Amino acid sequence: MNLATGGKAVVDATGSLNIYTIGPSLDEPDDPDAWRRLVLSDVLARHLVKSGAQVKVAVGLADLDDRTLSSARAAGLSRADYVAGVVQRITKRAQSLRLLPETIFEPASASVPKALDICRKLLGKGQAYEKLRSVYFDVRRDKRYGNMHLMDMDKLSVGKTVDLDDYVKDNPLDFTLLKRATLQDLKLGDVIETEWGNVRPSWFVQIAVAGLSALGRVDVLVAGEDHQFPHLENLRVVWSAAGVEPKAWLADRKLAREEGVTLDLDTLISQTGGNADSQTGGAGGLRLWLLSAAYRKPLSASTQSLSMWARNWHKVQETACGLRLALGAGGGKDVPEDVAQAVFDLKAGLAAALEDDLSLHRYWPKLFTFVKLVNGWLSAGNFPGVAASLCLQQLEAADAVLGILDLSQMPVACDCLPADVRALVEEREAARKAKDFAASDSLREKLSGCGFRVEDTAQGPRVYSL
RNA sequence: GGCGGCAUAGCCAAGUGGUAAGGCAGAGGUCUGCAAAACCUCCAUCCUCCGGUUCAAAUCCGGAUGCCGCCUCCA
Repeated sequence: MNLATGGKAVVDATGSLNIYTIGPSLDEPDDPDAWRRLVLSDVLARHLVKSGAQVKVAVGLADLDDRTLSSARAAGLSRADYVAGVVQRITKRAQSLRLLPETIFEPASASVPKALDICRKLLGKGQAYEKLRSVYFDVRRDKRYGNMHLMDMDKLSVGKTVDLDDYVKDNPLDFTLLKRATLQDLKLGDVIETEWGNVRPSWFVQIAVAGLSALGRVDVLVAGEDHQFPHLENLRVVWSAAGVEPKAWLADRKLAREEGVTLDLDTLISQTGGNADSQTGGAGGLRLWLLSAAYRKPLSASTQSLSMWARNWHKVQETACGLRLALGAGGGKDVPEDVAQAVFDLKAGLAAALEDDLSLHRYWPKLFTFVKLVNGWLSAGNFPGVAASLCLQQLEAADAVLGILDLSQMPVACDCLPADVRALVEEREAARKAKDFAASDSLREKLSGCGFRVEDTAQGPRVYSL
């Protein structure tokens, strides 16, 4: 795993590990860049869980910042109401993107006293100062500030684009811990009364403190490209005041946006969403796409790229469906050697990719090779049930980490169908055999009315519930 | 202006010294009532450009060009 400080960090997966991710800004809860890193950290968490670690995952939400406040005001809601709505939306999204259900979404507003404690501590140590009713951190009082290899502090071009006279900081690099509230904040009650006046905690303090509240200790921080400087340094400083020192910092890149492509998540879901009948299939496709490229490289959001991954998702899903239906097949007790080899390669490929800096992009070719082999065997017929079972098992084991398959969209085995539906399917097969295609098509319609979709394959009809 | 990153086919993309993975799109074929798939074959003598190091470079070094992020509030 890569450390933002330069090299690789080896994370010990035998103990307990807390993973903390910077969540989307509450004025833009659907930000695909944020969801890319949430899905990445989810894969990391699932992988560590599988390796035997005790993992806690939390996502920090800054709900006291200017962006949230102005969004709430634009929506005509109180801050609390607005935040409650957005957090609910984020939780729902997390569910649809299959983040681990135990993922904690922690709003900063729940930890205001803790924020104030940390500020008092920093002031007490002389690392922070108050000026005109705001509290700032003095970066010159932290020897390590700027050591994260993110930025050469001596070469920063400070004040290049901003008039320094606008600030009351002692040093333009100093960052805000507590910001004095505006008159409007005061009117709307969006302030915290303190010994320094009416303030709001800065984004850094909010994110830092939400992490502490949710996890107690942060071991791995997952941030975005644009958080690298100064945000990571600032978080480090605040956490360090609370005695917390993350072991690894990782930052993913942003999307490479193409003009004219809508990056609204719901649109993306429908674009990566498999067939039109599928109501929920798109989330898996979206998740696959979000994981498709190396996290330290930009993710292409072009239409072509999106449809490519939609097809890829479909392919994997279809193979899982095919395997599921082949489970019942006979064909001996032994798994053919080439099948065992393919299963082994798939397993080894995933392990290698995950161990080496979560490089899932190197796993996909292995997965596609596997899918192609399996499809070949399936369409050749007489694929032994034990072999199908082994393949499906491995595919599902991989999916425990990847979370891309849609198990609710699996075909239903004939003997599991309701009797009336089963009768319709059989009737349709008979019609097809008799080449009565008008009857066959109308039965397809009828089945769709009952909530089932039929696909014909060489091995017989495949029935999906809608 | 400074710092950092990236540049591989129509598109996405792997590949850090030994002669270009994989996918999408495209072409041809098999299968096919429809629909949806699947399978087989083909598709970069070359990795932005110019120099250099080396027996050997997409890979290392120098330079050029282009794109992206940060250097400032929000945070």
